[in-house]
Amino acid sequence: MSDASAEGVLDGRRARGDASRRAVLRHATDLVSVEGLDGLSIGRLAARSGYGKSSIAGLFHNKEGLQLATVTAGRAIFMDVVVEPARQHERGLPRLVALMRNLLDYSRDRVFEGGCFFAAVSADYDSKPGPVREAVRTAMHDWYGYVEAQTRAAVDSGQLSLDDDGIELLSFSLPALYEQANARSLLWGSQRPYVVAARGMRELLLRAGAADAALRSLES
Amino acid sequence: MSDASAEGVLDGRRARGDASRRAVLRHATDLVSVEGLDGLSIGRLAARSGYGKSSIAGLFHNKEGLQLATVTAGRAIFMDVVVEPARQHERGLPRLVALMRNLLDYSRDRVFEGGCFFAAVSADYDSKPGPVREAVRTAMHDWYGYVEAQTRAAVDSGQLSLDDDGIELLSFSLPALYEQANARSLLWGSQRPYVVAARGMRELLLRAGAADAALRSLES
DNA sequence: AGAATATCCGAACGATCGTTCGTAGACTAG
DNA sequence: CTAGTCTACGAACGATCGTTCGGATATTCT
Repeated sequence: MSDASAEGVLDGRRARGDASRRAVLRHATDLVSVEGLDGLSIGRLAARSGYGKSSIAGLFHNKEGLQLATVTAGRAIFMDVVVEPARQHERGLPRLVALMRNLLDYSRDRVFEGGCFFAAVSADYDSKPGPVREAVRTAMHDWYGYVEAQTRAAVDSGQLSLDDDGIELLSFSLPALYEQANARSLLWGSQRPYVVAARGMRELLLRAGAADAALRSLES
Repeated sequence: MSDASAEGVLDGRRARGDASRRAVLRHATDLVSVEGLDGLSIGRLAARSGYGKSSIAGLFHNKEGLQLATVTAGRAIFMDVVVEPARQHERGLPRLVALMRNLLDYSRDRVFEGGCFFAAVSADYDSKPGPVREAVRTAMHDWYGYVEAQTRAAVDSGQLSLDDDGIELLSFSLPALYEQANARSLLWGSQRPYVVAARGMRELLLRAGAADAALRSLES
């Protein structure tokens, strides 16, 4: 049929296409983190990746398809670098702390050229309805939901002591500190914001009843 | 001479031009808050404002001039709505609290169509050097500096008790909570983030030693 | 009065955008 | 082998971008 995404892995044609898509998206995510999601232009992406303009348009059908694929690709990298390594820690406070630590490192290390991928992406598409906006919304919703789930798990297991409002506030404040650090670091070209944000996270968690030993990795 | 910005106020030609510039910039700031600073296009601005494309180009010499003027105009409105009213309160904690209250109201009331003007502007131009980036940087630097100055004044007058690190952290965290509220409200179309942010600000100030009565205006 | 300055507009420019078309090559299925 | 599918490319399209030019109008200066 025309659409066969559930094909076997052994199709030389699609394999070649997937390889090209991956190669293009590697450049696309970097470009988006700098230029924003609608600053992404097929022409510049073609020049940067070495492919022809029409090749890229064909691989993703149109620009919207490219944007959706780029969001998915950025999200996958974010998962690999930030979320997945944290899953090796115990659910609850340890995982929450690891998440925040990975998050700060991920921004500081400039995994994407222009800093946090989702900070660059969510700013552009807070307006303009459509599938792309929805994809960004879903990604952000899942991420914030995951942070809140870990906070709640930490409370349930007695590692933090908070009521429902406290859980909501803490899982609102931690990403707030992170995103402020990301933004200020990019604007001033300084690494100090990460230190301040880490200290802020540490104090918030301490005041929520976290054991000092559990916050060791948020130091320095 | 060619550039005479220090002219008297009585020149019908420049007066007419200034009126036009103001009219155009009123639309430009709204458009920028939605589309971002490089999403601003002279063509759409012309269509929205009723002026001809070449008229706008002439009034601001070129696009960069338009962008710089738009940043200045947005900053002026921000001053009028957020900063200036807070100056009626006593320097230090009262002014800091008024500042945060005005800030949340300013975003919630959508003074600009696309939410906070500087949130929309700083995201786009964290990369790409040039005069526009510098103008944005200066504006953000001044704003953050003002918040920190009021925090320090609150400490100096005994309304808050913080060391230097505490001052840095508090004046980092308050805007962080605000910007997170602005971003989440725009993304979900909800007003709840403002409530959460206000509660967060209140708790941070309380823990810094603020009198409960001084935080009355951060409720609800 | 005349020369100079500042808006304003329509028309046109080169550049870039997203998209489509035709064609050629690599691979699979019947 | 043949027919069909997918990838890749160059060329061209209409649209929009920022900018420039010529000319019309209004105001100020000498």
